[in-house]
Order: sequence, then C-alpha cells, then structure tokens
Amino acid sequence: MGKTLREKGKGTVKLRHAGLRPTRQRVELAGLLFKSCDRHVTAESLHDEVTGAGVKVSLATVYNTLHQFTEAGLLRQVIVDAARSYFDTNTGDHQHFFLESEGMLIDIPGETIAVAGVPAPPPGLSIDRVDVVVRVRRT
Amino acid sequence: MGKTLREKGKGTVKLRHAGLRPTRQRVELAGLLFKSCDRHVTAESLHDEVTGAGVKVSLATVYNTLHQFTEAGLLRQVIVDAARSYFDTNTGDHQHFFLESEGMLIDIPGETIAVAGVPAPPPGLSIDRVDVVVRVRRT
DNA sequence: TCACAGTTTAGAATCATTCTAATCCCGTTG
DNA sequence: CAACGGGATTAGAATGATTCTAAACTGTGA
Ligand SMILES: [Mn+2]
Ligand SMILES: [Mn+2]
Ligand SMILES: [Zn+2]
Ligand SMILES: [Zn+2]
Repeated sequence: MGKTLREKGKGTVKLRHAGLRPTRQRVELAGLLFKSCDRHVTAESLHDEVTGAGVKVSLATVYNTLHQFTEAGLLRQVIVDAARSYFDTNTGDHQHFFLESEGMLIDIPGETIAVAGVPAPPPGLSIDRVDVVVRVRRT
Repeated sequence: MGKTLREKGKGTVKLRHAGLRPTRQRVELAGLLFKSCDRHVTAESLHDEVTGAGVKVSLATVYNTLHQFTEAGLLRQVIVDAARSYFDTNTGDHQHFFLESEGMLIDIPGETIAVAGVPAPPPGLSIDRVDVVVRVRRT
C-alpha cells in the first residue's frame, strides 16, 4: 500500500544523515540523482531533468545542491572538460572513459585499472587522489 | 658578432615549419614558451609574462596563439582545473602532479607511470589518450 | 613598391558559474 | 496550532575566462 504518515522516504533520511535539511528541492534532486546508480550530471543537465519532471527548482539551487552534496560526500566532482563541471553519484574508487564530443562519461570500475610507478610527490606535498581519464573518440 | 642580416632565429624557423607566419607577436610568445623546456602556462600567465617583458601583445592574440600552437602540435592542452586551461610545452607522453591551491603543474616523465588494465572502449569508440593526474595538496 | 590574405586587437559578447539580498519555509517552541 | 529564527531558495546581477567581431595592420610574394 502507500506510504504511511510517518514515512519520509529514503531521500529524506539520506539528507538528514548528511546534515542537510530535507527541503522540497533537495529531496527532488536527490530522488533523481540516487534513484539509479552511477549517474554523471552537469548542473544544466540536472536542471533540465528536474524541470522536465515538472518540478520548479532554480538553476542557482541546482548549483548549490550539487556543491552541498559534494561537500557531504554524496557526490564527487569530475574534471574532464574545460567547458563544464560534471558531478558523479559514484563516490567510490573508479575511473572514466570520456567522450568529449558528446560530453559522455562512462565508469571504469576501480579494480579494473592499475596505476603503477607514481613517484613520491615533491617535498611538502602529499597525494590526494590519482585520476585516470581515458579519452575516447567515435571511430 | 650579432646576428647576421639573413639570420631569423630558431623561433622563426619553428613557426614557419609549423605553417604559421612568424609575426612579431608569435615570435615573442614562442621565444618565451620554448626558450626553456617543459613549461605550463595559462593564457593569463603568458600574457602577464610577455607584458612584463615590455612587449605589447593583446590577450586575444595570446589565446589565438596558444590555440594555433596547439593545433600545430607545438603545445598540448592540459585539463585539470575547472577554472582555467593550461597549455604544456611538453607534447610528449607524460603525466602530471597538480597542486590545485596554487595552480601548479609538475611533469611526471612518460616512462615513470604505467597504466594497466584499461578496458576496451564501448563499441564504436577508440582510445585517443590516457591522462593521469596525480592531485596533491600541501602537507 | 603593391596588393592581399593572414594577423592583431579593442571592445563587445558568451557562457558557465557565483554572488546578492530579498523572500521563503523547515523545525522547534510555547 | 501560531509564532519565530535561521537555514534555504531564487531572480537577477555580477564575475571571469574565453570567444567573437569588425576594423586596422603587416608579412610576403609578385
Ligand atoms: Mn539545457
Ligand atoms: Mn594577471
Ligand atoms: Zn563515475
Ligand atoms: Zn607537462
């Protein structure tokens, strides 16, 4: 049957757990982002999607939300294109194929690629993360 | 003992060989870029540098030139920061450390890092290049 | 020296992203 | 349940890197 009165949905719980007030906008965006696994969105694509679903959310809020989710560890930012930022619902260790002509990102599971021989960083610096981007083109 | 009349300098030769007319601006910029090896510049940093050297070159020309040099294979573009584009005088196979807080790129020679296990791209796509960015932070 | 295609450039335009400051609303209190 | 307070949303302006436009300039071959 339907939701009981006390049910708030997984999205709400997830947001609360992340220390974010579950507003109508955040719940809607989280619903779209985390319904299916492993999504890669831009602010604009997510705004188009939520708007297309008949929900009114400003682009500024989409930007705010993407950054807050990232800060909270729910998303991670992927830098592959000089023109726009991508946000990834897969926060685990993994890499990407990137098809620049279509702005498409495809996950490569973390265990798949092995990076060996990374030298020690210069004194005073420590490694934050190692990103691998496999740039592909239409054949 | 100075240059003879027929001497035009290496920069000019390099530009001609790349099919680019050796204008005053291009010769100046090429001089700064290729005097020492392995430089990483942004349009703004290069503009500041050429301006600081007392040479008048517009920012638009710096952008034009960086793209033309890249097109000609004299530079390669490096995408590591959502905020700005870097251009690299090292066009060979190599990877980078990137210190985001200071916008600093450091080369890692191509033979140093080995990337294994890159899966075959999805049908219809072929690999263009594999970029590795080792993101570092101040300790 | 001439002519012209390629170049340069000032300034406007673009575009993603951020900022402002006014309004709104979630969660708590009484 | 109504009031309250601070976080959240948002329209619109602002920012900043980059690109574009159109007019002036210049390298080069004849
Ligand atoms: Mn759109
Ligand atoms: Mn500057
Ligand atoms: Zn991913
Ligand atoms: Zn480099």
